Amino acid sequence: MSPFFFISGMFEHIKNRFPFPKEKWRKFLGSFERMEVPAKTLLLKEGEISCNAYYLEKGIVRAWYNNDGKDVTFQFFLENTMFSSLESFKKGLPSMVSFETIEPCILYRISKPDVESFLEDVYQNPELRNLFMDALFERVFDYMKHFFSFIKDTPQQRYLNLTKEKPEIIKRVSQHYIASYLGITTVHLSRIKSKILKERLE
Amino acid sequence: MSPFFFISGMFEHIKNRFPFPKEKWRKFLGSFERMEVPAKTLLLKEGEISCNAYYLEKGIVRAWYNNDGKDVTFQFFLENTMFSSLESFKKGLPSMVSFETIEPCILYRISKPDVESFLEDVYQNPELRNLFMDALFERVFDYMKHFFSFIKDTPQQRYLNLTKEKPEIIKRVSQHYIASYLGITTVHLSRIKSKILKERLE
DNA sequence: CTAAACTGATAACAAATGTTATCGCTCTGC
DNA sequence: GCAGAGCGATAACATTTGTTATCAGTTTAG
Repeated sequence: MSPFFFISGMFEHIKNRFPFPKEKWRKFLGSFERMEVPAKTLLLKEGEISCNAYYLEKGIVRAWYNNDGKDVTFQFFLENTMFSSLESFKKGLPSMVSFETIEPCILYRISKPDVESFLEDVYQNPELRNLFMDALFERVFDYMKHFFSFIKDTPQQRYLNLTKEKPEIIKRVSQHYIASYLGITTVHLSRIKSKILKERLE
Repeated sequence: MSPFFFISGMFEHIKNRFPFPKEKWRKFLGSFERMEVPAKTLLLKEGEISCNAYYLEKGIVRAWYNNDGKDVTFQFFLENTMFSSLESFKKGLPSMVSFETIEPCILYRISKPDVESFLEDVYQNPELRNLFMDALFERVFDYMKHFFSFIKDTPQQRYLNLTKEKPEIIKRVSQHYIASYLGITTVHLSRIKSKILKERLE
């Protein structure tokens, strides 16, 4: 989650809508490096310092951390989103989390200095700045909602929410990643699915 | 959680450190209205639109929402923090959550227009703007960490974390609020406490 | 001061979830 | 095509957590 993660999916939207000087857009877009990588590629390893943010054009990436030897997935990134290890990227600290491709991916990588110089320009433009701030707030709201769902919903409800809100993930991601994302075991997820099936047949 | 919630506790710090024009500080500080209220005062009710942010000088406030008739506390505010129903305050939407005092409180209330005009000035000053942005990111990191703890920790570990990180809350807040904050029942919290006691005696 | 409300502990039982193991099925590398 | 790995379903059993009820100590309203 780089600062750019906050404008996830708004990338083209912003580019088309705002009267940002063309040379600046060209310079910014030119600072991305295209990458094609296979599935299960580790983009950032826990403990490393994140020097890059990524834009995901094609494929799926997951963010995970190690919990007493157990691999806990806490976020998925689908097409047209930006991500990086936000805290590591922003503060230059070792990352607490790892990033790994789930499918073969097409990525665009941008370095921290290039992001920072672009952000300086963003701040100078009140319209862009407000858009960026709004996106940042949206990110906070998202975390709050996701967090609320963990407090108030049962694993079954969380699974149903996920099928509604991000059906792509259910289709394309294997069950053990989804189970750890939901905070349960694969066995329990399997039980939930069969329970839901039975209820629908009745 | 108003935008000012993000500079929680940094209020005096900012005021003393930054060369913000004195008239602007005076105008800003003058726009706060002092309030003294008893315990169990509802400051904002679910469904209302939040027009104010608060600075808490003395006492404890909790944020909670209604989940199928059950009162779920998800955040506590201690002395020297700012809070409001962030999403409602920022977007002018009905609040999903309520705010209530737990102890008798001394509060300072500020209206949305006053906050907004102050923020415009903040954005003009690069130092203040960066400070504000950093605080906003810190808020995101906080939510992430709190969220991680729900995925990876057992209720007992979450309770132990809370005793370490916010011992004031354990001391001053009654058990049913703490239990709902931890995502468990009061009975289970009681069991956890007696289990920890036994382990320490062995 | 007193009755009622509130709080926290505990017990007995019920429901949810985890652990371990087994069994097909599919995919992948060779 | 085949062997082995990976995946998802399921069963049996263990552990955790919730539900309901009771009780004693404390606080609060009148």
